Amino acid sequence: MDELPDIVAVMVSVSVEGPYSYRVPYGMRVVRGSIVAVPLVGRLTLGVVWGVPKDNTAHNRLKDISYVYDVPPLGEELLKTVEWVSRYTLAAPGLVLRSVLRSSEALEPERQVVAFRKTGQPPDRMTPARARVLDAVADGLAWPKTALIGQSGVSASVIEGLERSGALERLEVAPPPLVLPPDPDQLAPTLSEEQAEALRQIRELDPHKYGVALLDGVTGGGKTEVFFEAVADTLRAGRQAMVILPEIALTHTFLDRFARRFGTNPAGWHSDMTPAQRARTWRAINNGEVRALVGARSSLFLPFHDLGLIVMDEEHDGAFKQSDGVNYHARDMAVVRARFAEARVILSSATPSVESRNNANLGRYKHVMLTSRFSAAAMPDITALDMREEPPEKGQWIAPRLAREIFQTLDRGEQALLFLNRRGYAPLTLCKSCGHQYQCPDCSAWLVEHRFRGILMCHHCGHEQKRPTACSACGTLDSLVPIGPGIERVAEEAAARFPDARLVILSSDMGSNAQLKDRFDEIERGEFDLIIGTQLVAKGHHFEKLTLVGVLDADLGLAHGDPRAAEKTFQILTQVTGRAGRAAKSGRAFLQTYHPTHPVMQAMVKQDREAFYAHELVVREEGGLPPFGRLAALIVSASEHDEATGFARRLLSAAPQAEGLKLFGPADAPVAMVRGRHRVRLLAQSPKDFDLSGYVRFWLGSAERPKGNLRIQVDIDPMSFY
DNA sequence: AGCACGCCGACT
DNA sequence: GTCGGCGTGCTC
Repeated sequence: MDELPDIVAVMVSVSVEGPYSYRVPYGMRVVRGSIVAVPLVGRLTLGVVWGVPKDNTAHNRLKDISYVYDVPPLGEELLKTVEWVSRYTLAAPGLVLRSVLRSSEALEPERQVVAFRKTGQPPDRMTPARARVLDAVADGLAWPKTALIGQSGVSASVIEGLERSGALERLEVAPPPLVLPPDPDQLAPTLSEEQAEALRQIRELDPHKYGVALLDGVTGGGKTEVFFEAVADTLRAGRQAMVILPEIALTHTFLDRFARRFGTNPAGWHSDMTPAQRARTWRAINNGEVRALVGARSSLFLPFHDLGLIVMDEEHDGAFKQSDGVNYHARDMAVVRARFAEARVILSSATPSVESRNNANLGRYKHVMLTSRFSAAAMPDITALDMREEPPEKGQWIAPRLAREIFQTLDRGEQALLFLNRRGYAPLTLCKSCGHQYQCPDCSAWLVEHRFRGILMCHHCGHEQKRPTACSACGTLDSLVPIGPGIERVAEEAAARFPDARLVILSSDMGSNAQLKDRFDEIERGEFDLIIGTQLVAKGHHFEKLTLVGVLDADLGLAHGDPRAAEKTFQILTQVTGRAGRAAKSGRAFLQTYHPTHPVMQAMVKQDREAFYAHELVVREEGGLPPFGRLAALIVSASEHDEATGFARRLLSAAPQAEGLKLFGPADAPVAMVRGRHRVRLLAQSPKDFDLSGYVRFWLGSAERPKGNLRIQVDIDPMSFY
């Protein structure tokens, strides 16, 4: 590696604009990528050696690097990715680096674990528990304490007692490996002809070169088997592979499938790992022990050194866009990292993003299609139910025709699913006496009634209050009426109309992950007939006996002035209708809509996804919207509305002119107040080939700095206009 | 991200 | 008079 001078640039993991210079003390050896501790305002801070200082001006109080961690330096490709993400999102590079160095324990030398070995000396006394322990250690090997406890089923005190009596000796050993190497040839599946063809196309991408494949296949088409074979190829080529899933899909089911295919569990990376697990995993990735990983989007910042494949499963998923801290889209970042790492990417989805479809159309991505369902079942038959012509009765939300279909389905002993993407009982509560509407005190949002819990709550900030018995504005007793349906209310209606059905409600606020998993298992076993759920039921799970899906408000999501509204609606409708009839039985789905002629509804009914993409691409191109143009949102917020608006106006008038660039605003953001802060939005729209990040950086750099409690949040490629 | 510095309200 | 509230700015 290149010799660095005795003054180097160090990127500290704090929010600063660029690297700082530090002296390398005599005898210390660092290279670009070395992880170091440096003094910063009297404290030690983690940092990474970035290279030769750019500003040659000798700093007058240069400090020494305190020490170098004894771990492999970060790879060039990861450093480049950090720089790219920082440049693109306008987040400080040090903050982006923080996502890489998230586990500081991982940098310390690996802790030895306590183990016990037999001495051959008999214990002072013998008990049944002691006998079991001695039986286990009869092999003469050193047993890690936890393993010994697990093997013999005794408590730690028995082992310690044996140690005191001299029958066992304590020693320290290296911990067992985190994971075993996955075996690419453990259980190669038999692929259908179509899957084999898809794999053949993916194999045209060199595992040692950058390349992207869009694996575009219907739900149940067997995409996972195909990309698992690409993982196997990557392992055979001696490179590392990772599969990124939306957090919610990171279930045991997926890990079990991996384990069956590769003979061992993959390493995992997700939000509810303990710090110790995190540290071990990070270290094992950085030293190359981990060959394959399954994780959430933050896995993209892990210190792999020879990444050969990144799979983004459900690549269209909105959850891949991070919206707090560093604003990046995991799919874009995967592609960028793969480019720097000379790795392949597989973007997998049944409803690809319009961006990815466009890239496939342009030949930037290889378009690999899986058009038939794996089992014999056909795609469900989809009907748009025109709510203007056959509306539900007053106070009900299930249209008569859908209700008849539910009866018939239940009669046949099959399951039906009612989908409504709205938690709670009613999205709005008002007083029928004075008209008072219950609003969140800190957000411009209605309070949603949650009847089970007897509360009104804000879905933006979590504020909750007890549902009052008298109107808090006029004092009238029992005057509050719920307006509109949430799933609790639909469940109430369903229980009244289908009294014999065993009914279950599923939404993210209905219990812990474990409780939800139990519910899913019960549904799988056929213990419920009628399932009422939110978004949660649209993903992943398939239920053998489910043959009817009713979408109670298919238009939800089409309303807002959001450029991706049609796409998101198409994706969720495809997912949820795809739940119907996955086994031998064919399924049916009904979409309750006020816009049956809308292109999204038409594409759904005609099962013509290509028509949807073709239409949506035309709409985007005409509007200069992504992927044909770029957008950047600037949200200016302050505790006073006028302050935010005034600043946004001054910002706008200070905006530099640029060819093809259009600016809009300031306008109140659709959610105009969140957590007590008023939000005003500016929007920049540019042609595709314009460096919009660079423009916004220059703009903000030359404009007035926000003072007081003013904040500017920059969102490049906003996914919604919330 | 921390942490010190600095300028306005209720206390011993 | 002072203790301390947290807004503001800096860190090689």
